[in-house]
Amino acid sequence: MTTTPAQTSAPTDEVRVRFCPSPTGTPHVGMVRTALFNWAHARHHGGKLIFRIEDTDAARDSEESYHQLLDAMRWLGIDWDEGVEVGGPDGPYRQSQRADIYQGVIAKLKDAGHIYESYSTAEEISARHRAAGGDPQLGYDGFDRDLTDEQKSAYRAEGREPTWRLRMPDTDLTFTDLVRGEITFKAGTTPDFVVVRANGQPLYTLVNPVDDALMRITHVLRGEDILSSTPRQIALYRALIDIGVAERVPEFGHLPYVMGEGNKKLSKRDPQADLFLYREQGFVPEGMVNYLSLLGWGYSADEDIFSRQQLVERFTAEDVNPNPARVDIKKATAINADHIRLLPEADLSERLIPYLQHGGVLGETVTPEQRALVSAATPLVQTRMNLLGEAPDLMGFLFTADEDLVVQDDALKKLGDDPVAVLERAISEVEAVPTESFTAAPLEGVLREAIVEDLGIKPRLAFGPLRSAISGRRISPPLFESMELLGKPSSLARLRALRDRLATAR
RNA sequence: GCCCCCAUCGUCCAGCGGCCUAGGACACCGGCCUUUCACGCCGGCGACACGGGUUCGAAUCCCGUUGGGGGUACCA
Repeated sequence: MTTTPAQTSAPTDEVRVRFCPSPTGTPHVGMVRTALFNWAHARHHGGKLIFRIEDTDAARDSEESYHQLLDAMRWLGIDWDEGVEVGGPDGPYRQSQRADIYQGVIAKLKDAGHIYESYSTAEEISARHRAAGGDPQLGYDGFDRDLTDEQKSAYRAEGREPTWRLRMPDTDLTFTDLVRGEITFKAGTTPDFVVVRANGQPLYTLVNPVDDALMRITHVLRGEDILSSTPRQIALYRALIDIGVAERVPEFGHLPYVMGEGNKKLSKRDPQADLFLYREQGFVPEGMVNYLSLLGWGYSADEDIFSRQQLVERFTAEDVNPNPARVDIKKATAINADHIRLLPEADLSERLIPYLQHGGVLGETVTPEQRALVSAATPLVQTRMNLLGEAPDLMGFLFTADEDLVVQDDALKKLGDDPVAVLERAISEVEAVPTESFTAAPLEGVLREAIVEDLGIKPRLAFGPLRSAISGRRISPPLFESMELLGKPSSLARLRALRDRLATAR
């Protein structure tokens, strides 16, 4: 067959990678890591990322899952050049819409004799192995490879419809894996496999390489779980090259597993696998991208906090480590915390708002005053949180009406010998501070002098009762800054409230 | 069973024949700073699975053992 080079034909040295998930369930971190590495590889080499959806399994695929996939990619900033939503020269990009394309390829494969009809049932195959004294579990034995027309007619007369199998070459199959080096599968260890069901529908085994070929994919970076199906794909590629559908066999790179605790692969049910759970808890995409990159790859010998841009600058598939990686929530959280600290204040305070709303600290509509308070409080909490979801707990007291402030039991303990006296003194000092200079530094100066110097109480005990009164907590953002944000009337009201409560209890 | 992959601190990553008395990060344990908590800083604990080769020299190369994992579908 003669192929007319398409106008859109890409330069032969262009790197073209793809991400091709099945839309089943919620996005899984292992899958997202695969998307990320493909993206980083494409961007590093100035190539293209193609985003295709493998929805050939109507029973398991869902539209909801498809939208979650888009959401996940966008959240993490993994953009694609061709594919669903954006289109491209090789569409459509959902396999459910490509049936005609596959039928055309199947016809050519049949004509060229690369695939043949097979009537053997699983039972018949194992029966033959048993009869030959072999393990009945053994795979397909090539029984139908050279069926005569008479034999085929006889099967059809029984009402049997054939599957179609690819004729595997009787040679070793070797390829150089981008992450693992040279890998050889011995001749005869991969049986002829089914590419078309008896009902005429193509299987993943056919459709995946066909689309990669048609989309001119140059590098296939995918999970280690399909490493063993690579020889089948290479054999199919050769057949596709022969019939003019493929230009070449792409390079393969098999990324290590992402594991949970112990030696279990992260299962879909595992909460650690659910990308959106990380987002709900307050992971920022920068932190997530950073952490995910560390699952099988390293930025440098002594740094592991980096930006998306830095990832792109350094990432190559060849540097990916072949051994499985385990998800470590603590490390992920620590990395996220670093990225939160790296955020400009204004950016962070904007990101905090949805979490404050979710935590009930802010309502559905946020007033300009509330927004201003969030901004002002942001520097107080930036080094104190690991996850954005901690914001309501950390900042809630600033948004609570004085009369609604709950002083936690914990905050009532270890307040020193005479917290009431401390509070009394603090109240009179604070009353004397003019409203216009009600800011952290003067407040600290005045209170320190009165309580620490004058009353001779150690700072630790001197400010404990005030902290409890102001924040309701034993642990809180810095005291004087908090008082400044609350303002004079509110600060005084809270100090008085705790004084009264403790005095009554005495 | 057969085929394939993997093997450095508890975990992740660095190391790709001499720079290694093995480096960084998280976690953990001390300490400093300090109005609490964090941040930051200083220090500590802690690994080349085992056995053979090759080499002047091996965490690095080869073989084997052991231990993990995956595949062996008319799923993807």
